[in-house]
Amino acid sequence: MASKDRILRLKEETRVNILEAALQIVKAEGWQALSMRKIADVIEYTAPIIYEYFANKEAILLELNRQGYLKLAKQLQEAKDKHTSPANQLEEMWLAYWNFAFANKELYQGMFGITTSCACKMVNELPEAELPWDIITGSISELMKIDDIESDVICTKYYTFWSVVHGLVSINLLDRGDSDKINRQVLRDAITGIIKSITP
Amino acid sequence: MASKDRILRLKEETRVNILEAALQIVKAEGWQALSMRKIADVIEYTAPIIYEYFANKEAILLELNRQGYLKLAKQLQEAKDKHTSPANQLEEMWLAYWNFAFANKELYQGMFGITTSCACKMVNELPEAELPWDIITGSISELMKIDDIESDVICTKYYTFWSVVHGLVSINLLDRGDSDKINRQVLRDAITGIIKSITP
DNA sequence: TACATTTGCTTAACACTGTTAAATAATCTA
DNA sequence: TAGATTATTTAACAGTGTTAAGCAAATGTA
Repeated sequence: MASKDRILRLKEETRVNILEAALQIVKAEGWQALSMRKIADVIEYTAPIIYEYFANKEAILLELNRQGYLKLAKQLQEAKDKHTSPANQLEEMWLAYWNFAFANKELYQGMFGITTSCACKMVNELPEAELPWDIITGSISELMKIDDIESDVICTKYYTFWSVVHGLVSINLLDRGDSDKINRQVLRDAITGIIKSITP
Repeated sequence: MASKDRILRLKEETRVNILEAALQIVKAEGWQALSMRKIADVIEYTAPIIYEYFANKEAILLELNRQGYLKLAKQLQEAKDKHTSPANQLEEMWLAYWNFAFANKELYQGMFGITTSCACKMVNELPEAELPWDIITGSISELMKIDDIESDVICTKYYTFWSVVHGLVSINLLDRGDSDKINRQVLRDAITGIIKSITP
């Protein structure tokens, strides 16, 4: 009778162990290094038993993402509860969002799909990756009347531009189809807004 | 003598063929479906000969990314050349950037690391993914004094916020280390800017 | 022309990957 | 203790990236 419960508790425990092992591997070696056999190694079983807890590898990733969303939601809620005015709430929440992303890098990457596969090496191995930077900062420096292209001010402004555009792009690339016109308008507004803010 | 040239030209040709085949597969089946044997199938060779043209699979990805950056740079330059005033140049360039991203989705994904691996299914399979949305739009609607949480205005504002923050986060997650303080300030400025713009 | 050498390409193999089916070991039930 | 159930493993399949060995055709040399 009660032994059934104990067994169920044990099963639940190894389910948790699997997820913890997976996250541990991802934190140590990155998403692309995660494999069923490695998880099995960590929890001291062989690979096939994992399939008694999860349908497949994808299901494990999905569950990790799910927990990520729950954790993020919790921290957002806590941030929100610190204030009563919506303006303060918003600032506090987005800062919490930012903090969550860096406190849980791997989780965030999984949730919002940021591959470090080749991207990290690109900065070192691909000089061409700096071409867009060169072209655009030229205009920024001219507009701001600052000669030093590599000055912090220009760098910061470039990143501001890029963040907005890249953010919009990547969101739209994921759940595509969402009325392109509206997002185009958002983009245009954001860009002209930033341009105005740096025009002397 | 001249036959050497012909052979060199042929070799260059299959090098190009390999890259084209790779891109073709990626466009048809996505990055994760790309394999050396599939490339070999398309160019009608066996897998090992690819290694006479590229050191490994990573090198193929890197070269595709390189070409992506060149193409993007070219289109940015063309956009820039349309105007003389830096303000107009900037607007035109960022629109060109946006257009490039959607005209070359797969390339852009490779260059800036956006995995569609689980992300596309998440919207359907993970209801938890909407929790952050719920929490944040609550404050936005209160601030804007609009009751309907799912109205287009609020949706748009949410995406504006998210784009800025997510863009900054993902950029910082890739080439981390770049002075966190500065980016924190950029974030704060951007957020308070948007908040001001939607405060009645 | 005949032999030797280089080149182009393929087959075979290794160590991995996710996943499934069959075989075995451990446990519970009667 | 014998039988049934459950837990776990081993073996296998098809796929991955990658390397080494082999073969066959083209080339260079005498």
